[in-house]
Amino acid sequence: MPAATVHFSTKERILSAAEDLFAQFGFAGTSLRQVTTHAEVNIAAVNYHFGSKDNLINEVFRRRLDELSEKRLLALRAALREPPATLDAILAAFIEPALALTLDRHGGSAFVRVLARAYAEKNERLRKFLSDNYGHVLREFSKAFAACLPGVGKEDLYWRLDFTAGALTYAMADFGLIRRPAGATEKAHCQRAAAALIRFASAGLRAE
Amino acid sequence: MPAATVHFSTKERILSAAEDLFAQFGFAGTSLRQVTTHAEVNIAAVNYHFGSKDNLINEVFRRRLDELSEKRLLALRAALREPPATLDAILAAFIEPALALTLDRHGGSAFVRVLARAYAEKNERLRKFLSDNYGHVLREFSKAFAACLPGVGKEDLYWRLDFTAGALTYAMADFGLIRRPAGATEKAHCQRAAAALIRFASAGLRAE
DNA sequence: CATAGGCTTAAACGATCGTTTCAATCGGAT
DNA sequence: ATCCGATTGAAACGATCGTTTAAGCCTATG
Repeated sequence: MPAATVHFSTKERILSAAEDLFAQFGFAGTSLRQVTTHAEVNIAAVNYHFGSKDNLINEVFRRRLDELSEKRLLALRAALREPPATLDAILAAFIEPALALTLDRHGGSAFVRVLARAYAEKNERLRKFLSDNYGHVLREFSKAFAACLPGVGKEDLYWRLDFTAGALTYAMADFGLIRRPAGATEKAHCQRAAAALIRFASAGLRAE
Repeated sequence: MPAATVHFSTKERILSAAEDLFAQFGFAGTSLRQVTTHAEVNIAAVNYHFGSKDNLINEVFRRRLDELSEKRLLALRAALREPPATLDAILAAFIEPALALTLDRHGGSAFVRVLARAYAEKNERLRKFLSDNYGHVLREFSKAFAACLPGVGKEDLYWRLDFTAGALTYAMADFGLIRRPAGATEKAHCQRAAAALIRFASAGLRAE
């Protein structure tokens, strides 16, 4: 190994390879042998470090979501600290940390697509893991949105947050991959997409 | 077999079972043995009638999308025939035929979730099949939307249609399964969700 | 009744799956 | 230098995957 090469542990190499492949082929569509080949580690290393494929999937989420959730909550609380908290500021608190993830040069860009997959999955085990560990983030945002939109009924608000999440998830899973103008940097393109999404969702949430 | 039992062909039974299971477990996550067990047919029947698993996936889409696409285009052209064509009318032309599918008592409700899966998939084979066979529908709708939203720039319009598609896809995949009030019929619930979605997307598309 | 063709069946194919085993190897503390 | 726990390696486990085979069934036609 060249002296200048940064050392990545076997565990991290497996997580990164799994993240990339899950984004591309899905959880069931990715074999552990594909993962270990990509990571250049032995197949047995997966079960040694993670116990099982199911747990590897969990850890792929945990690695990113721990940081993402904290960033989102910090941004939300900062926005709420200096009233009046605008709808756009709350949306930005939710969207921009995710955006930052896609711009991180050390992976991360594949993870938003893994998140989109999780959305489509009906896998009960995975849903429970996500709900148990990160449900409180969505709950805190929901309360902030509700306070910001007093004119919207409770039922309508739930639906609109669902629509917003769908728009966000799908858009994040695709941008950076599609329709980036040849002249634009990835960073500029993503920031403009985030701005467009905030405008779209903000108007949709305030509808009527 | 009881005389009163309606006869469903082996082909149709396989398609329905595959649709249900694909919605639940995904394409890679569903085995042909699960499908044929559910359909109560022999495993070899899949390759006899469909040739391969890949082709079975295509046919699951074709069975529903042929009818869905035609209904959407008929509704769109009807809306355009009597100007001024409102944005809401165009959205309704796109959304309501899909809604009708989820209300069809002969299956169909699982298919919208299969569609959501296809959205998340990066499977090139599947994407090409869908683009080749049903891309013209989206193109015709895009033109109608553009004519309706002269104030929105081309780039913004593309993004907003993307957001709309995301909201629609994920919302459709979920409603009917989640948060339906105990007293409401499935039909009433879906119709209210569709109305909410049209209001949300309409406001988002017209933002600023 | 005999025949042909569409369809179904049980059984098996080789490939690949997630997981396990156990010996070899490594680095750090004694 | 020696030991020990942590990690890696090659190989194999039984199970299940998509697909194929070849024989049998059923029905319509002559």
